[in-house]
Amino acid sequence: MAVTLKDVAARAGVSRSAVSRTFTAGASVSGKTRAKVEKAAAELGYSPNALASSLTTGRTKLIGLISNNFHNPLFLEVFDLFTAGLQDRGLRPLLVNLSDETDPANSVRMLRQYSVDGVIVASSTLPPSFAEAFRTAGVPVVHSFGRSTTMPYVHVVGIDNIACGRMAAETLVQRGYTRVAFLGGPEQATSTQDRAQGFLSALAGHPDVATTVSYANAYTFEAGRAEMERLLKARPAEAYFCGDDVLSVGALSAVQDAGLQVPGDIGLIGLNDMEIAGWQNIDLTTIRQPIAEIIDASIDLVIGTIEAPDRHPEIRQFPCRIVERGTLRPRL
Amino acid sequence: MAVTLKDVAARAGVSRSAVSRTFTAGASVSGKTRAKVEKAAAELGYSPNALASSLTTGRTKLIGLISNNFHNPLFLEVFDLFTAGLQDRGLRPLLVNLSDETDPANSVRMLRQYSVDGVIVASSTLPPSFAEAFRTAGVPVVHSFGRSTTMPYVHVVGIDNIACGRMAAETLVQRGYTRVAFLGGPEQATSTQDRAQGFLSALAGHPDVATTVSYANAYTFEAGRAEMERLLKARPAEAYFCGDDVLSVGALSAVQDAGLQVPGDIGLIGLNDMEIAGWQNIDLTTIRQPIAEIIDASIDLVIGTIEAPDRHPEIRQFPCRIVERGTLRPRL
DNA sequence: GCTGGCTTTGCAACCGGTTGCAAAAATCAC
DNA sequence: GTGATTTTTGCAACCGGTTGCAAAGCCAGC
Repeated sequence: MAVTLKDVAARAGVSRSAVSRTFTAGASVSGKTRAKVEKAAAELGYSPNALASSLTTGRTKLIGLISNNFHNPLFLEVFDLFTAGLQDRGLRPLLVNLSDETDPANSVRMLRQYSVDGVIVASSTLPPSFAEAFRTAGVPVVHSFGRSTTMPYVHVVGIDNIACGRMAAETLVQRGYTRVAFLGGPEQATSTQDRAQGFLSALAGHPDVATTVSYANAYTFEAGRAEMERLLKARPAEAYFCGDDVLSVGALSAVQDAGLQVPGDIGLIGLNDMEIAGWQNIDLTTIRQPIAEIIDASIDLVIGTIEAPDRHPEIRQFPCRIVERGTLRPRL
Repeated sequence: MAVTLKDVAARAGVSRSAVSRTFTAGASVSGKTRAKVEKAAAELGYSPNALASSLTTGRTKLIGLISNNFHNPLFLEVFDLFTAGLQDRGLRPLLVNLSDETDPANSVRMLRQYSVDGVIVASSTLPPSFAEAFRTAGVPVVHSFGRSTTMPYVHVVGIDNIACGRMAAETLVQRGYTRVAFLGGPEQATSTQDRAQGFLSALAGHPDVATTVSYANAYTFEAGRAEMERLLKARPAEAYFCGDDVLSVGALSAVQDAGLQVPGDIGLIGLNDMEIAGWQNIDLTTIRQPIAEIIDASIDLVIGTIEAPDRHPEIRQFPCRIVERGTLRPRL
């Protein structure tokens, strides 16, 4: 069925090596044989078997792309950018859905069976140890949207969650809110912890501003809505910094259903700037994560590590900025 | 670095074949050697190289998953289900992002280089010819969310768009609307054409109901909003059947911004039932596509075709149902 | 025409597995 | 214990490529 190197060689009247060489960049072939081979290849519709060649070259150009965020609309954008970015660089994403599984061992084994050249872990909720299991197994790995630790064992690309928390706090203070709150995602998620820490530390400098903290039990619409419904039963804060945009929209929905005005009665600020945050009937003020830059850097880093496996683990953090929309009252 | 068959064989004191056989189901190995091999493999941390074995077996267990819908939130659910479903069956998705590219030739070549066992084209906007190029190249293929033609050349799994159009029309009539409209996606998309056809043909039986048709220029929020803004300038219809949910939310946003009530002044019904359609601050009445069933059937079909390549092309259409929410007035 | 240096070419071994075949070992019936 | 039968095992060839090496071909210079 499939046409192989040997077929082309036979048809072109040259050796198999000659054919192989015409298809590998920088190999020594004369113009004459190259022409013969290319002609034969075209006639036969030959294209080299990437997997077979990977056996000897040790490179598959396959990159494992692992995620457990298949319910956050931001991740549709993330997959778009990752797949497009990898393709542009001649790499292919092998997608791994980790929705249930959390033990890295299985993923490591599976991706090694497929000899991926590298792995990108795209998740803000997986623990650092997940990506580290790949490093330990000798597979180049980058953790995107991960938490930065002081002594990283793997590359981490993302945002400075502490700084984001601080930025949110300062924004709320600037807007004149005096009773503010952090409405986080699951308390055990590392990103949540960092955001809370930044938020609270910035507010420590404003003793006149009352601060409360609570947590939704997942980064979902329903969890955000449920937590906000609960909060509204007592005396709510004037403004909330929510763990992410999806949570924010859930909270927004609860506030609106309670007959309160946003931002008149209650202000909200999210984090991520997913596409639908800009839809006019959502119109969420939020902190933008520069996902294109994060993804670009992640890809560059995984490629760099494939080429230089001993490369030192690196942390790359990208600055975030406020995207002003309609859920926070304007600056005083 | 990597531990191979040979290493395990040496350590276990058996031949390479013995090792190979212990790892292939249904091969003939005695309990004694199997034990020796498994012990050695465990000690060495061996796991077989799937790509190397694919060379002789002709199976990679790789499935190309091609899509151009990286901006429709429904597709996050689609990717989730596809990747999980493929994984459950021991297959791995090789994701191809077709956002710009539309010539199938490149995709065909690329996926053949990686010797994928089969291909799933997940798109409601790609033409049938796209999937057909794979069939012609001898690669098992299924077109999910595709249009069903009378004489299919490839497997197609999806919904009956004509029936959906009809269902939308009948629902609007039942609710007592007398001036209804179809607000489609791009006119050249085959799914749009079918939905329009079903909608109009059902209304042909109701001469008392006035019908109009218009098209947004993409399946996006902005396009839906822009088109609805345009429609609102003249005398709008009482209810709209929108091409899909994203379009619907765009239209909804325009209606609300014009100070009109939904469903009091204008009714809306979408198609897809993406997750966020159920969010209370969107609360879109829509026609549900049973995507889990579609995806399950697609995977089964591609596996079936891998096992029996000459299998006759098949059409599988799944019934849709109305999901009642808040954008259509209740039945009279 | 001969020599020397550089380029091109084919051979053959190898990458990490699988598998048909025949020999060896184990099992069974008597 | 013997012979027949079945199971297990290793050899060697193969899957579709790549690559080190040495032989062959080419060209220039004298």
